[in-house]
This record gives sequence, structure tokens and C-alpha cells, in this order.
Amino acid sequence: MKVSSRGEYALRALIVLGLHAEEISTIAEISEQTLVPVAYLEQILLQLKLLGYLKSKRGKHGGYMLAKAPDQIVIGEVIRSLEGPLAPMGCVSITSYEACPLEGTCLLKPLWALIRDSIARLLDQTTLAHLIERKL
Amino acid sequence: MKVSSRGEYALRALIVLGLHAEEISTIAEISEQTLVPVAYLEQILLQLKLLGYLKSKRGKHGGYMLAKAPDQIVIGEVIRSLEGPLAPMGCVSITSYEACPLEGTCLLKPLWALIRDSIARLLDQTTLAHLIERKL
DNA sequence: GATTATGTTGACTAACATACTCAGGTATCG
DNA sequence: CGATACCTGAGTATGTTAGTCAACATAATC
Repeated sequence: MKVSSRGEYALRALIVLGLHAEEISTIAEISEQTLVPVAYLEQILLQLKLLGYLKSKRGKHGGYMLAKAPDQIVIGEVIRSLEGPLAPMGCVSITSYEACPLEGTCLLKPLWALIRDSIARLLDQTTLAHLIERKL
Repeated sequence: MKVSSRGEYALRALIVLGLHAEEISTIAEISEQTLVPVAYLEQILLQLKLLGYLKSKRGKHGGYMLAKAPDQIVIGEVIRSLEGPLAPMGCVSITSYEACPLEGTCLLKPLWALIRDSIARLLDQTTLAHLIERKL
């Protein structure tokens, strides 16, 4: 039931950028504040840019900034983009359902569905703004 | 946030044994009803036995049975035994806490704690008996 | 226009986890 | 004894994770 380091790192980077909104931050600066290795962080920031969460500027005085307001960045969506579905099993995933041969009689499915719902409710209700303002 | 097939398989096996309580079931029978390959299921059943959930009888007419009443088998404990902590990150795990250098100022930790709590609450409230009786 | 600071891109790798299989070994019953 | 079952440890194929690295492209500044 773990979150990967990639997901955690991406959220750390978004938080750093959210805290310095309207300023541009270099990869090196973000790396210092998140403790993520520069070369790995590059990959992650690029992915966040392709997903539309960040914008970048190249060359001298370049760097990264948020591309959206913090209250428009939903944590559940970020995690889904980086690590796939929130559901613990494919048979209860809404975003990427997978059939299971036992499904009709499976006594576990209702439990997995409860888990899915509670994780998704939490993460889809939370935005970057909530994290930054410490309002959960 | 996935549950591994090993965890899912273990729960399937417990359910089958719970449905046929007081009877002994062979690995082959459990395999048929759970769709888990016999050789893999052997490993998992053995582990469940070592953990105290099952008892076995060798030789002819041998097989597996529950070692506890279904209402004494807590799903959260089973999953923790098979896949490690329920918490999404070590920094919010109660059963196996791991420190994180950012911890003091980390804005993510409160979110991970909420996730942990809601998963743990669900799984620690649910027993095998609840699953079998379809009472969640 | 050369230099330098920055992001961009793709390939690569080491380590680990997952989901199994397989070849025996051992206990029990008839 | 011999068939039936569980027990045990080793092995393996595949994929994922968490990165590294080298070379490139772009933009600002001197």
C-alpha cells in the first residue's frame, strides 16, 4: 500500500513551487529543498510539465513555475498520473478497471471498494492549496 | 497503492477455509476455488500456518483448516503480515516507523497520516467473519 | 558572438520485488 | 509398503524502482 518515492518527490516539488509562487525556481534550488537528487528531479519535473502542472523557462535565469493555481491542482490526480490508479485492486478501479474471473462471487471486492473510496475521497478532495495552507 | 497478488490470494484462501469451517480442505481443492496455482498456494498456506492462522494435517486425508475462529482473524493483521505496513509512507507508519529528514516541516505528512488512518481503521475493523457474512 | 547557465532528451543500469516453478523430502493412512 | 498429502529450499523470468550519465538545445549576458 506504499506510495513510490517518485510520487512523494513530485508532491514535494509542487509544494516548493507553490510556496514560492510567482517566482521562478531552478532545479538545483528545488533539489536542495526537497532532498531529491538533481538528475532524478529533472525527470520528474519534466513529467509534471508534460502533464500541465508546471511551466519552464530555458537558459540563463531559467527554471520552473506552477502552471496552475494551487487550488486547481488536485493531489489525487497528480498521484494517479504518476503511479496509476488509487484502487488497491483492478476489479474496483474506476479509472482503469480490470475484470477478474472470481468477480461474481468474490467476497473481497466490497472491502477493496471501501478502501478505494476512502483513499480516493481523501486525495480527490485535497488540493495543493490545502497542503500549503495546512488545511486538511 | 496496490495490494499484491500474494495478499489477495491469502485472503481468498482464508475465505474458502472459513466457508468450509470444521472440514479439512486440500491444497488442490483450495486452488480450484481460488484460482491460485497449486505450487504458489502451498507457499502461501504454509506462511499462513506459521503465522498461526491455519493448522494442517499431513499424509492421506490431510489438508488445511482454520486455526482460529473467523471473528478472531483481523484482515488488517493478515495484510500487514504478508505485505508489511498499511501506511503509505514510513514516516506515518505505527507498526514500522521510519524517520525522514524533512519530517519537521513536511506538509505531506498530515495527508499521509489521514490515508493511513482511514485504511487501518477499515482493515482493522474487518474480520474474516465479516467478509464471510457479507457484513461490512 | 562566445560564454555560461539553465532546461531537455534518451539511453542506460544496479538493485530489488513479484509471481511464480520445480525437485525433492517427510509424515500419515490404509 | 505405497499412495496421498503437506513441507522445504532453491531457482527463475519478468517487471519496477530509483536512480545515473552523456550529450544537446536554448536563452541571457558580457
